[in-house]
Amino acid sequence: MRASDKAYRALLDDIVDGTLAPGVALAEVEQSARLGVSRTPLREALSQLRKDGLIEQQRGRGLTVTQVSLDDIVELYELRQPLEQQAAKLAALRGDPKVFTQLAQEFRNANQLIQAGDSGIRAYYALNERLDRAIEDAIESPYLVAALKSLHLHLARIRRLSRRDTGRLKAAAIETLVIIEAIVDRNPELAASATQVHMQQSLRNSLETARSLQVTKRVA
Amino acid sequence: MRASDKAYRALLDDIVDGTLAPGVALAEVEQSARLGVSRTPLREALSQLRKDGLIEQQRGRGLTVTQVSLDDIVELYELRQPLEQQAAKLAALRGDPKVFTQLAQEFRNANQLIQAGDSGIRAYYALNERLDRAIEDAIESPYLVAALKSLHLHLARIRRLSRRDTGRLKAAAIETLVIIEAIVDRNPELAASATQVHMQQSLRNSLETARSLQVTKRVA
DNA sequence: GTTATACGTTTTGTATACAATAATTTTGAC
DNA sequence: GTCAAAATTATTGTATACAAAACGTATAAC
Repeated sequence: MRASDKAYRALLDDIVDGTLAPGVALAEVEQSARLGVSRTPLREALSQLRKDGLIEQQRGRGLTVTQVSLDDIVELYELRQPLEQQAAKLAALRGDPKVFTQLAQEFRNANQLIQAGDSGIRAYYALNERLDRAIEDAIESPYLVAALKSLHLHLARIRRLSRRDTGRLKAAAIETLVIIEAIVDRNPELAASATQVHMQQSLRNSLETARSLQVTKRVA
Repeated sequence: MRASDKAYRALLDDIVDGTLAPGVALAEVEQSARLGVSRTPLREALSQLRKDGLIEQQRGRGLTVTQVSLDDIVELYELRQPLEQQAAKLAALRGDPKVFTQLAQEFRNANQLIQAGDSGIRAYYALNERLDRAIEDAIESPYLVAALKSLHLHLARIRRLSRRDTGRLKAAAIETLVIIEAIVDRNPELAASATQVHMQQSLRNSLETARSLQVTKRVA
């Protein structure tokens, strides 16, 4: 594996999981020392992360991890809504029903996972990722898939801002199941509507829990 | 201006305008010599372009300019449709009617531009770009804007595959005018529908003219 | 003639040295 | 003490040298 890829992955993980918190400055020598690569591949990694929108040139402080505010949640969903709706539509048109029948079955058992403590929750998140992967495979639309991948990067990051309560997760599982069943039935319109519902509920929950966690609005 | 930015811009322009045709291999020493920068900033530019999806690692031939096929046109519109629809909706919700009233007026006079030969056509394209910019400003949604910018990069590239006939341009101007008027009237639903219409017509035209220009389907 | 392997060549990937720019501190004037 | 300007320091940007990998070719074995 190339050193630049290694650095990119490491930094990406650190940013997504909060090890490198929003606002933290990334000095080149410091990070290259920490990650055990020289400045050249590190810089390549940094320039990628800037394209991803995860770090930005902060006048006076060099590159810093971008902030995530309540406004970001709203703005991210303004992209997420149309993208996921389109993805669901195309998956309903083109997906292999067998694949999604299997996923539907797993989502019907999601409650057990959600109640099974931390490892169960992790398994539930992994299941969601498999669904995302299946949808991406199904739609066969590279431009849309690229946009979705970038979106999911940011979503993973804001997920840390929202309280994970089992009640919401169970409700989300049911909403997701409706989407999957629409895909199995090859019903694009229903898949789109179900996605719309899921988006709306997720956004509402994210905002509420983020607010309760004292996530601030953006500051000028 | 940084050498890496300069290289990025130059390569981007060359790829979008076809100077660097699809399939062309980009060797580092060759390009760094051509652009008058050293390999380090050139590599940074190349890695950005790879993220943009404009070049790709071709097994055996290094980095090459990505192909654009008929399939790409369809796939690009599968992303364009939802993005532009959402953008139109948000612009209708949040745009300054004064700005769009002015643009509407200019689009009403578009026929004169379209008939005025090459420089007129260029002016018409510039007008379209100002509209895109106005919409981006209006929506105030950075994630969506970023996705739109990336989209428009690829659109500019496939535009070269479609014959530019004045008949289609006039029709497109009228379709666009409907969208702008919906924004002025703060009517998001109408803006979305008008966008949908415009997308459908543009796609149809792109495919037809591309086919007539012998643009090939993707090959395995 | 075909395949495999080893050698040479080219090209990419990484480290480091150097240059330029930006930030900070120090010093001096008021 | 405060402000400004200069000098010092740190940090980023670029070039280049070196290492590693990939590619092509030639040669030998079958």
